[in-house]
Amino acid sequence: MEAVPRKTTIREVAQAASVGIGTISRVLNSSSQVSRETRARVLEAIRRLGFRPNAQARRILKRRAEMVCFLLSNRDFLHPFHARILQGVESYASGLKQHVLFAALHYSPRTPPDRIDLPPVLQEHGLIDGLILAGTIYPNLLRRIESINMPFVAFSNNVVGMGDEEQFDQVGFDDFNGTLHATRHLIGKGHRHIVFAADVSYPWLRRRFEGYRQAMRENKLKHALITSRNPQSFVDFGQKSAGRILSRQPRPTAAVAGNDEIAYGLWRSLRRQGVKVPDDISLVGFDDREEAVLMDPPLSTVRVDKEEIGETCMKMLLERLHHPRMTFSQRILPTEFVIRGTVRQL
Amino acid sequence: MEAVPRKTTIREVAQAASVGIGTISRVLNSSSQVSRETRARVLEAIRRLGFRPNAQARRILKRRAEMVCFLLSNRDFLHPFHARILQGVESYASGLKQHVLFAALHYSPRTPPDRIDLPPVLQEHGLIDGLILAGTIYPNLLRRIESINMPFVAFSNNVVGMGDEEQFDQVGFDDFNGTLHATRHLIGKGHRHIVFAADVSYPWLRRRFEGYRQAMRENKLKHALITSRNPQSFVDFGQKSAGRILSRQPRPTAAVAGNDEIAYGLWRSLRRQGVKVPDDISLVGFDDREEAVLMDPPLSTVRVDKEEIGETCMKMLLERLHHPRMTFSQRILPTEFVIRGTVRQL
DNA sequence: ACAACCCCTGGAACTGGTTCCACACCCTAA
DNA sequence: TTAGGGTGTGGAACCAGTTCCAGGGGTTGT
Repeated sequence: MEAVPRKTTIREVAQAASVGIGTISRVLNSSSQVSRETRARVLEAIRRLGFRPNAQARRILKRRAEMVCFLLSNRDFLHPFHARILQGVESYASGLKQHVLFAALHYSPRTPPDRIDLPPVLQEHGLIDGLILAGTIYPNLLRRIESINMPFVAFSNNVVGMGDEEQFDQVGFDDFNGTLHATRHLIGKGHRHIVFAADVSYPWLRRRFEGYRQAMRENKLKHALITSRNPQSFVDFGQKSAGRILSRQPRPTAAVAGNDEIAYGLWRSLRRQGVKVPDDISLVGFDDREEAVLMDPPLSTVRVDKEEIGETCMKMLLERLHHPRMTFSQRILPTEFVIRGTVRQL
Repeated sequence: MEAVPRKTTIREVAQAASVGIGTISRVLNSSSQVSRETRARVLEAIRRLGFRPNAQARRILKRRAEMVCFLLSNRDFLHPFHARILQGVESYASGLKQHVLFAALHYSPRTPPDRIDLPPVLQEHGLIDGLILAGTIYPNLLRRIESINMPFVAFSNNVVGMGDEEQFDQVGFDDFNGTLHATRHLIGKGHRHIVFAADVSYPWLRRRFEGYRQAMRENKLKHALITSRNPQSFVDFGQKSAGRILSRQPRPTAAVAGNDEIAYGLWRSLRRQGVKVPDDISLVGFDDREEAVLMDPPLSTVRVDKEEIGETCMKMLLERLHHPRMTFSQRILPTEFVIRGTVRQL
């Protein structure tokens, strides 16, 4: 590897400005104790030499990397949903001169904590100050992260198999109230036979189901859960659910899908069978993905502000870094029901 | 800010293992010259003390950050397309123990280079070794990057307004041959009246148009370019183009869309007007976005391997870092036409 | 006139690794 | 027996910043 050309150092700048090295450092950190003329002379020398301070050297003394890692686990692709969270993290971070590292991790839920092979960033130390966990999070991963004493905040909606006694910083959004409001909206439009389609073995879909059930119960309506066997994907799950919905007696007038992908699969399969949305059956989704507006008619769904999730994660992580002993906190961000074109007044 | 607890250092490990600090360093860097017993003693001490070397300290000596930045410019959101490129970069990088920083930048094409406000990562020095540029790239940005002597590789498909004399490392995919093959496929299926829909003021769409035109010319067919006024988005562009296509005499039997979003807009608008794809009109797209398979019927399109682009960018950047004086290189990755359901045999 | 104080400033010491030189030690060959 | 070579090891010097302490010089108070 060729030698990297040496860059200007603080000592050269000190020489050029005829001051001591301490003074340069004081100017750089804008600590007050520098006279106006000296500061001007130093700044001029910095400009003339094109000096840019070496970040590593500062970090080693400050014991702060000013960098956090966004760790996406068990996703074979950076979905728009998580991509937006990442952008929320980055935009908030860069405003505070913090940097964001992106890393991916694949592990099995059953791999014991000490066997989980962490990405290179987490093997060294001093590289990052903290971690934002996104993607599917199983207890073993948390154990592993805790074992290296790395402060972290988790995006909690995709946390799986965690007991209530688990304590860590987390940010999530309100699954329960999301479907609660969506379902109330349907009921308000005169719907009585409403089904819910999702695989409720996922904790977050289970919470959405509970929100739906709550709305049904408070209106003394019967709830019905639609599932399907061996789906290839959420879209496929939706497609396979369509038949099951149509075969119910009496035929439901509306369906609440566990997420937008299921809603999409449902919509597509219904349309193929000549069932019109929303004329024959109303449909609502959850997540407000990019594709929701592209559907025809555009999907009424529960909006989640993904940038805000990212921003909140970053904010919480910084608080944790400033106050390591602070008690753990949990933030649930509100959701919003977005009315588009897939719900009909009965 | 609370003090960060001091971590174990190499000197403490040396003490614990009763060896010199140099030996610890040699063990860490697995440079051969250490006897088996000493190495074992050192490793044991490392394990016992839970020692993890400080990354910053090494970097300062090595003059290598082992970190690159993926800079996304002028995108208000990390699109799946670029998200995949990022993942390609990350997966290749992490295999080589390199880290990837994510940063976003917004600038106007007309902002003079010295006025472009670079993200924090690029203001310090020593933080990253190089840069991967994605998003829309105007000459002024390149000028700015060059002014801070930061090695970079650009994802070149979205480069705008660059003269041929511009020299820099770039990775892109083959717009021209992509549509050339797609159009040939249509012609092979018996189509003669084929239109191309896109705003060719974008250089990459212009190249795709040229590919289409080449295929038409070599078959002595007349080409036709469809554009639309003041589109809100590519999807909208497609929607607005549908009418213009249908009003042509004779009516085209196939359309090549500049990208999948235009294809989607076209498809949606055609379907609303009762024109069936592919029965009444065949359609091909470009990019193979996630949504392409979700369309009904799934869209035949030109596939671009986004992960491979990311991987190649990273590979090329590392070469540049190893050989700073190497002449600039340009890689054009091949595309592949994916046959799905939107092309009909005439 | 001298002490007390504040404002600036210089530079040694430090951070936690890597590098390199000196040297101890052992083995082999002359 | 001694020179020569290779292997293994210790630790000083170094990297490029920050921190902190010691002082210089001016101003004010007595």
